[in-house]
Amino acid sequence: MRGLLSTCKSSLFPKPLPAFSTHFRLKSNSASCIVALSTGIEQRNSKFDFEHLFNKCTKTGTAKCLHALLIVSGKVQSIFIATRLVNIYAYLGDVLLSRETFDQVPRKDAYTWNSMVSSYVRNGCYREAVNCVNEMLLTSDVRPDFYTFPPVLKACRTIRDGTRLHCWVFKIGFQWDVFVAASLVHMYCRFGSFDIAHKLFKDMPSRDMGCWNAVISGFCQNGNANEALSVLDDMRLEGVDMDAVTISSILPICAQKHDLLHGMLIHLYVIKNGLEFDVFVSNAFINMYAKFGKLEFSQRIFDQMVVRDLVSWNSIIAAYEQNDYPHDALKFFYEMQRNKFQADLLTLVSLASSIAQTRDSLSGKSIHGFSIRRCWIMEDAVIGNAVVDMYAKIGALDSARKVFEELPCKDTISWNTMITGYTQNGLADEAIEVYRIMKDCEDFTPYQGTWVSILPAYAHIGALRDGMRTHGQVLKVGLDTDVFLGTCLIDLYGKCGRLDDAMFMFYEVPRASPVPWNAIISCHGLHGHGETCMQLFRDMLDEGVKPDHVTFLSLLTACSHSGLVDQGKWCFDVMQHKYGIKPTLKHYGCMVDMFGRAGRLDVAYNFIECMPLRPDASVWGALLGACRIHGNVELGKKASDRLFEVDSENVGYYVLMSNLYAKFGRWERVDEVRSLARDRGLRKTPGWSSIELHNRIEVFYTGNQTHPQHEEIYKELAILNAKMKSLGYTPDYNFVLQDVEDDEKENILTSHSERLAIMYGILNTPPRTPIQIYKNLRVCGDCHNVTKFISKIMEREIIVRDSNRFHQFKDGICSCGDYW
DNA sequence: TCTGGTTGTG
Repeated sequence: MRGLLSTCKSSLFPKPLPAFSTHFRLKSNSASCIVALSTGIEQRNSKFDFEHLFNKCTKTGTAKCLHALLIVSGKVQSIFIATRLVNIYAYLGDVLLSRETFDQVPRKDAYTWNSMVSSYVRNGCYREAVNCVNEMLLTSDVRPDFYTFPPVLKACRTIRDGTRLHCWVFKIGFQWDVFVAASLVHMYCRFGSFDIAHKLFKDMPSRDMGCWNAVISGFCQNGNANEALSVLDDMRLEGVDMDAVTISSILPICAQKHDLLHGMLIHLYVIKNGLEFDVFVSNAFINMYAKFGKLEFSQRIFDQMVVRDLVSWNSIIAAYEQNDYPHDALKFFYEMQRNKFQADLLTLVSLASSIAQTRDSLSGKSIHGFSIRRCWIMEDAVIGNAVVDMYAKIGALDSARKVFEELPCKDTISWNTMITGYTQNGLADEAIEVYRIMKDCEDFTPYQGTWVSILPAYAHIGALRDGMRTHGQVLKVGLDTDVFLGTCLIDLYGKCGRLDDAMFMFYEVPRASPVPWNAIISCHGLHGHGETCMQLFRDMLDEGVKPDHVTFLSLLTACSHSGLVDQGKWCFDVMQHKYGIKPTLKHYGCMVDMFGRAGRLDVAYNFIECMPLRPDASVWGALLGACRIHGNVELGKKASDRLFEVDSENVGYYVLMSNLYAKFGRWERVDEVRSLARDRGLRKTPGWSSIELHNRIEVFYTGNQTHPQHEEIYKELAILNAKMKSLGYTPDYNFVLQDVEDDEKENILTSHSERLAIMYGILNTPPRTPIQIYKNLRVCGDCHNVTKFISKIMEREIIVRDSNRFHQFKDGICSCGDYW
């Protein structure tokens, strides 16, 4: 074969191309293919005969063989055959070889030029396609024909540059060719230039199915659902029936408009008209039903498909992933591989999101590696963003940040993903830092999604002023009724102690979905207003809003914090029997917490024993927390033993257990628990409190002695201590976890971070100004008591938000009624 | 050799 090639001296290839010598290391089956091809060439003469041979070239190597044989036999001199080779290389994805072959054709005709243009378009080289047409129009004397413009207009809509070509079309007089006109209309729809599209469409002398579909799909793909539906109505009024193309265009609109009924009616139409075997239609139905959460329908359609393509597999994988069944999504991925389908970029995006849900870090790394090997992460922001999100959800924030930093094509969503990643892992400072960097970048402007990412970070650390500034920006662009932003703002104001503002926001946003209801219920729960939560729940039902599992989580938490045990039990019952929501471990945790706080430790314990799910750390942790409050060492020991079986890494639980022992002065046990934690390499999270003053957030750690005002703060606290004692305060040493003398215990209590922050606030604000602080852990019982005294003595309203809830102190009384 | 169709991240 090499000999054959080296003797080849055709006008197409004056000397053998290097590609030939490298690619002609043939395998034995390829060799037999060559023999078959060469025999075929000898026997064939008409261009129809050659089509059969061309169709056999499904691999680049085989195409090159055929190419070489055509050169040798001299048949490549035919323009038709040479041009057909341009097409074959295009079909095989080798646009460079396609161009090389094109350049070698001595007398190009319109078919040759059109084939080259199509080759570029087929391979995504849109700019090159437009340049190629310009080259044809300006440098050759070949006149474009009806085939020239449709593919290049397809390229134009992607690079958003089609006016010049439209002028050419007009000049040459192809404006009213059905294909060309449809392509133009579709292009203008995609540009959002609806007026031009409408005018062109209206002026068309004749409209075929393709024209109607071009305009409908153009509107659909531009996200303009109403226009698309209105054209669809016109089409049906003119007595034109929908075909498979119309249906696969319109189905995504049904999902977008939350119109399941319309989607199902179309399904009936499809069955009636025998269109259900169209792969595009089936795929579109899988996607639509998945978006409505109707997985069983998606699955049924997938099962009934006779022919499935890659999109079908991607769709069913995404369907399970989007409906929170990551393991099923992965199952379908393996199934897809068994069916010999190669994963593409979109498969990987769904897989990354599935792995994010399963939190399997090993699989996460392999997904990341795969996307690097295929260079997808270098070329596409979506897969990069999915990987950043995946690492963040797994909790590997360093990896997430590294991938984010190295993303060559970042978009706004990349930034939002990184910010959300930090926020959801409780790293508000890092989130705010990334947000700041983003604002400094000229290429990116924060908008809805970014604010949705950053507002929870502000809420988390109680940065009300920054949050309000963001609210201002939201108002400025008129997004204040956006349900996502509105919910974030409800959460922000609620968590910053501004319940009135939270309620104001709540009444501003659309309330048809349970999400804003959940936010406002949860805010009231945080403040211990359990009865208000129950009232809001009744209002929600009156307005016909269907509660979801988060609604019940918020309600149960609220009941737990307010001691509303009976209402909590009612909610738990209604959730399952009226709304068919299966309780998750979180719901069980809330119930245990509720019984436990109310002192019904035995009920809580029995409740755990009867759970149908295996209790996790949060469930046992709730029981342990209750044992700590009510001083039940025996049950506490039982809970902590079970707790450390399921989670031995969370330092908070060791602290809880050692607190419980310390309360009873069982110091040897305290040491035991502490050394256990130490042996496992765990460190107690240092307690800190923050306060926002004059646009600055000051952070105080327990025992802080480095603050510029620390001497003054401690001096004032000592004076205050004396005043409190005269009003009946006795320090509760139960909250001191060290076995030291009483004097020292008192000093330890006085240096708790929340007191330092409160005193700093008092010293630096005018009298009667309310003080608001945030504490990263739970406020201890003694500090709670002391804050009541401070609010009375200093005549200040003091709002303390800790990791658990809100405490509002006024005139020596706490809003929680000391139930917390 | 051509148009109009389905799947993606926060």
